Amino acid sequence: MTTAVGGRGRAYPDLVNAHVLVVEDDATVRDVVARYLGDAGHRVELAGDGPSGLEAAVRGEPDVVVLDLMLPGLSGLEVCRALRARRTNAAIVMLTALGEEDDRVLGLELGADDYVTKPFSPRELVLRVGSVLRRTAPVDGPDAPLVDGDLRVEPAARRAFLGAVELALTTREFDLLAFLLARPGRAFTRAELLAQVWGWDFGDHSTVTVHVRRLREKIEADPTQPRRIATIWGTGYRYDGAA
Amino acid sequence: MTTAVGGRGRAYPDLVNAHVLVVEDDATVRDVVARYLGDAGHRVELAGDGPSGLEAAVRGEPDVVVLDLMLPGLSGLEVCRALRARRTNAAIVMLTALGEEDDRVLGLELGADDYVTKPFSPRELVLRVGSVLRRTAPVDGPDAPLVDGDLRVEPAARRAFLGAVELALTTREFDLLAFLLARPGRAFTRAELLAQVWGWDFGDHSTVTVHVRRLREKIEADPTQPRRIATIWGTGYRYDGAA
DNA sequence: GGCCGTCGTCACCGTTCGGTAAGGCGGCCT
DNA sequence: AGGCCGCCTTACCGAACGGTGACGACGGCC
Repeated sequence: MTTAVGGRGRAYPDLVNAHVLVVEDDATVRDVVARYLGDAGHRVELAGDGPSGLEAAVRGEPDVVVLDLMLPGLSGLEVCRALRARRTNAAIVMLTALGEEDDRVLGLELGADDYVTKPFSPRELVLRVGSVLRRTAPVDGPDAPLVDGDLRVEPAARRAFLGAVELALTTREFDLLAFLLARPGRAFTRAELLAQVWGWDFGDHSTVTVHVRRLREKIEADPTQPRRIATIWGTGYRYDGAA
Repeated sequence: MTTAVGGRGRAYPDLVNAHVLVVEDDATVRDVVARYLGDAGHRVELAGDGPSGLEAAVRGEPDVVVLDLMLPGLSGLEVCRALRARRTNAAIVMLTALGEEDDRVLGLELGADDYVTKPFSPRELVLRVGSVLRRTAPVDGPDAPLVDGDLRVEPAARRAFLGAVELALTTREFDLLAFLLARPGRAFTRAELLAQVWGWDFGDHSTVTVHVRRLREKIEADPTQPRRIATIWGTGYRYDGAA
């Protein structure tokens, strides 16, 4: 999917800056959704009815279409069917009202990828869009390469590179880096890291500390001034992108 | 399958008309999936339970098996194990429910190539099938010669050459080399190799170690400094091309 | 029936890895 | 400004891992 829109067809590990088309007739809902999606880092396009939504979807080749079911001119289901008939690659997230169960099932059969039931929180919609992007991302599978700036981690090969040189990471270091890099911008406590990376439910938190330090020594230009793995005082660590 | 809309893009290489076997007990899911895969250009075969799925997989030699984990008669994991034990070279995509994390990991170790978490959209599954085909299907036939530098393996003839001289490889050594050489740059655990090359899901990991060692003795200029089959500490092995 | 080749297992050894402990530093709060 | 707590840093040691050589079982072939 995602025939590269515009310039770079980002293989989004970061899952931002996707092109999202919102087709919704209620202007208030539309604007709120647009703002939230925009804040989440996506490029947003808007349409207020079925025909113009379809037109925009075909022309703009968005990554995701957020599609209201009840639309003037052309129902969401019809837009959905039309998009799939044209072999559009965009993922589709439907907005359904309570009690539209039948339409929801029909929508999924017609090729929608997910749905959100009204009334919904904008935040939930953003999450769904992110989830759909992740699931249908062009480079997918359990082993998609993780890239951040000049740092590149290849889970399938179990290799990591900083620029052109390969890093000599130990098993733990590699797993830790891959874990953090796959979830940039999110903070983890040491206990969470022990649980997720080590698979332990108990254990000395300093273990994490030491491993983070060893990692920093290998991936940070200046380990005393870490730019990638940030310390969150009193909490834990967070991977900050090159941004 | 969704051959590149409008020329460029090529979301997928033209891996259409693959033979896909769907093993799933829920008739509704099965039919929807079948229709989508069919629309995507694949030849679809269906099975509703474990035993008949296994039978169909062995008889029909599909390119991809889409395998539900929860099956009547024989679980997806057991089917997976049986397929690998028979050295089937079909790719396997598991359908797992949320919360079946353990089974998923086990499945990947047993030789599954990818998984999709329920609930999933049919479109997503089609993407995964395409992705798996791209990753696993050798561009040429399964019997195409495998070449890396001055090393040449001919699966059809079951012969291997280093430069001009033919190597005297045993059956296991040949299978192991052919397997790795067909998937250069990808890391495998010993368990995965046991599953994929030996067709076991138990057994001593040192078996792999020893065979790798024997192989190295025949294909590496200096077995103590292997350049082709790299050791990944704490993990397994990886074939590194001459590049 | 004997011989040879292959394969799986095992024990040994050198190396690497990873968790822990201890001391010093620096930020945070009062 | 001072004290305290949390983080960084270093060193160390036990455990785990992979490489190596050897052995014995099995099966095919002469």
